[in-house]
Order: sequence, then structure tokens, then C-alpha cells
Amino acid sequence: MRLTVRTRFAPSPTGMLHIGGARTALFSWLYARRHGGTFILRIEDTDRERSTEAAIQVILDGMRWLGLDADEGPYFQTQRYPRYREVIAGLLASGQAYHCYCSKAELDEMRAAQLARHEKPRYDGRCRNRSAPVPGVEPVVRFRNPVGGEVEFHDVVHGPIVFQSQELDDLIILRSDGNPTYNFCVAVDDRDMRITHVIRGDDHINNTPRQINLLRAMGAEPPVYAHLPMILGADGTKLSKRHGALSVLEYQTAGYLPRALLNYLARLGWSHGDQELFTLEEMVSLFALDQVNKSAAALNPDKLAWTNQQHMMRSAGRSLAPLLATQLRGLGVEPAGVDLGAIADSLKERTRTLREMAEASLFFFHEPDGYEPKAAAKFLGPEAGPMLRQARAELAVLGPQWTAAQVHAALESLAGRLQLSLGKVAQPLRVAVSGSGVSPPIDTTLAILGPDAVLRRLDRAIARAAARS
RNA sequence: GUCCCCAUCGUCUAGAGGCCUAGGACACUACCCUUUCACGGUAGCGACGAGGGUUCGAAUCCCUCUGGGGACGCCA
Repeated sequence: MRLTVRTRFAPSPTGMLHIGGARTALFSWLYARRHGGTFILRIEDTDRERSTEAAIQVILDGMRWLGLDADEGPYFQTQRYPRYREVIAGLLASGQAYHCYCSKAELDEMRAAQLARHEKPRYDGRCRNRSAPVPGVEPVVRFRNPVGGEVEFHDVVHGPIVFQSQELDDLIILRSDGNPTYNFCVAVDDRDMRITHVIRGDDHINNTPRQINLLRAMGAEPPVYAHLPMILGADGTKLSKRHGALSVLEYQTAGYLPRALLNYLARLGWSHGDQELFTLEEMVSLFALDQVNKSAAALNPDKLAWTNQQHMMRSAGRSLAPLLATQLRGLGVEPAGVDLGAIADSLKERTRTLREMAEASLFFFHEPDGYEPKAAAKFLGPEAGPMLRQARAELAVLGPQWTAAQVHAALESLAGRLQLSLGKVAQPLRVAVSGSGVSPPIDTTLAILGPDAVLRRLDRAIARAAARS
């Protein structure tokens, strides 16, 4: 019988939840969902110096925004200390762990000597057989790593990976201040939480053999491991605060849709033939760990933006409306008495983010401060006056018939009468009402603005044209 | 330094020995569509890091080199 899949996302709350962490979480979540398994959130906060409450909140908020809901947790390692102490006591009793009294200075010296000999720095095990405590020294507990042989595991994305045991030293599992350490806690938790698949960044490949040895010492079978390639900044260098390592919540602020971000992230390291766009459901049903790439991937902001636009285009305007409203408030506009859904529909295929959408929609909410100089020079000169006047008259009689179709018909007939292309009529109107030469189609634009605003703005433009003649 | 991982267009990727004249996507350049901008369409630009093997045949398998990344902490 096959075990139920159990995956976990185990961030440490020492910084923000950035794009790399989000991708790791996504793959873990996808794998669990794909196999009807359980996705667990575990906060690895044993570094009490650097872990913060704020960082925990950012992780929780980020996961919620992305919609990566956990079935269990969040668990906190700092709440599991009694359990860790219990396991350590057991390892000590069975001789699989021992006290080490080496001082920091002694260890530094050891490392320096090894480096000088061109060796890999590692603890040489000098306290392995010590039986007597050193007075006045609070010892650490080290794990007695197996000597000789090798540790091999089959990584789902990388294939077989082998480490020689001699590369692994006796790592500290309990600090002298009583705090257990990372590799140890991970091993205990992965076992206790019955994790079946450890999906994490490939910077953890080096930790894997240590954790496997720890697991075996506890009498547990190691889980399946899948190490994901790193995500690099747009410039191909490691993601750091300097190079585009934004918190996922900053993508929310910047106007990205969670499903678009997830889609983009999924395509970083994973693919399904030539398909670029996926719904969440498609990702869940198609995701497979053995299709995951081995090499690191650089962020491509343009493609992210494109992906976002594609998802916006596939969304109903009314579902985008609340998000657009939030963006507008961020720009100091309180949207009221307008059809935000219609605005979103008119703009979703011409803007790449919700923020861009909000910026492009500003003229719907208040009369533009002025006209874009080039557009005004070209379309609002003295010669535009007569046409604008006629358009105004034509539109003014529409009254309750103020719909995009009616506006369109009115302008078309006017263009016919004046022997002008629709473009020659539309462009001056566009500049008159929006202040620039770019907007959604003129009929939709006028329909959304409504008769009052349109006529008022036309009057203003007509006055301006007259003043120039 | 030692160990581990990685290597296809600028970037994300397809590619499981012949289907490869190496496909798709973003970006870029033309053109088409068009009331602007977009969207959409068509075309173009553009890559198997190098060298050795194995094989009738290698982007694909093996080795070496080179390049990149990661780890080596009483961080996670």
C-alpha cells in the first residue's frame, strides 16, 4: 500500500518570503495537491537571534495571498524543544551522540590548520571518546557520524547522489545554550511529521546526507528528496536584496495577480511541453517532480509581466474591480460611482499589471490636469474646433441612449458626413477627454465616462481650440 | 582549498540516440489587422560551452577540460 503523500514548506523567519521561497512552497503544495496529500507549513525558528515575529507574519501573509493553504501547521520548532531534548537524550544514551567541550578558539584553530593543508574544514572528533566533563565548560552535543562508507540517495530531480562519509563530520545538534540546531530539528520533524517528500532548494543537497544519517540513527527511513534548482536575479546572479529579491507581498503591491505569479514561478524549472499559460487546476493536475529542471533559472521581469497580462485578459473585469480599487486608493483616488468592472475590461489587454491599469484609468476619475503636449498639438489645434463642436452636438442628443453602440453609431455617421475616417474623428475626441492620445476604444471610453463628463471635457477642449485660432 | 550540483537562442524552456534543417515563449525587428494604444496574426533575428570517446548515427550516453552555482558555522 502506498503511503499518503505528505510534503512540507519549512522557511526560517529570518528574512522575507521571497520569490525563491514562494516557488519552493508552490512545488511542495502542487505535489501534495496533485497526489491528494497533505501540505504542511513548519516555521524553523531555532535561530533565536535572527528570527522575528514580523518575518513570521510576512510568511503567513505571503502564503495566504498566494493561496498556498497549508493542511497542517504552522508548526514552530521553538515549541518542540521538549521533543528535541528527548531525542537527544536517547542518542546520548545509545552512544550515537556525545558531549564536546571544545572552545570556539580551538575550533577556529582547527579549521585554519585544515585550510592550510588544503583540506575541507571539519570537526576532527577529538571529543568522541572523552568521558570526563571539563569543569566550567558548558558542552555542546555532537552527533556521532558513521565512520567510513558512503551515503547515497536518489534525488527525484537530480538522480543518484553519493557522499563519502568522511566528508561529513560530527555536527553539533545541541548548542551550549541549550538550543538544538537546524539539521537535527529537520530530521526529527521530518520523521515525526511523517514527511514523505522533502522538496526544497538545492542549496540543501549538502545537508541531505547528514539528515539521512540522523534519521537512520533515530531508526527512521529517509523520505524521498527532490532538490529544486535555485532562482537567480534577472542579471543571472544570486538573488539578494540588491538584485530583485522582493518579498512576494511587493508583487501584490506592484499589481500582480497571485495566479499569474504562480504560473510564472511554475514555469521556472518546470514545463509541460510548449504550454506557457496554466490555470491553477491545470498546474495541479499536470505537475510532476520528475519533469523539474536541474539548472538554475534567472528571473525575466518582462515575461512575468506578460504572464500577468495574459491572466488579466482571461479574468472578468468585475473580478478585477476590487483589486483595481485597491490600486487606485494607492494612487490617492477613491473610486466611487463608476463601473470599475467596465474600466478593467477596457484596460486589461492594454496594461500588464493592475498598477499600470490604475494609472491608465486615472482620467476616468478626474479631468486631466492638461493635455499631453504632442497629442494636443496634433489633434487639438484650431482646425479641430468645428469637428469637436459637431461631435458635441451629435453626442448631446443621445441622452439616455448613452451606450458604446450608440456613441459608435453617432460618431460613425458624423465621420461619414464629414468624409473623414473614424480615426480622424476619434483621435481629437480621445485627446479631449483623456488628455492623451492613448486610451481604450473611443466608444467604450465615452460610454464609461458618461454624458456629463464627456460634454464638459469637450467644451473645455473646444474652448481651447478656439483660443488658438 | 575540499566536497557537491549544474551547462540548448539575451532570458524561460522543448528535446529520454535517428521524428532536429534543434521546436515553443518573453524580449527585439518588420509586416498584417486596426479609431489610438494594446490584443491577435505572419515573418525575421537568435542556442546545443570546448575537446575526446561509444555508435551506422550524439543536443541526447561516457570521460576530460572550461565556465557557473552551492556547501564546508554553537546560521537556516
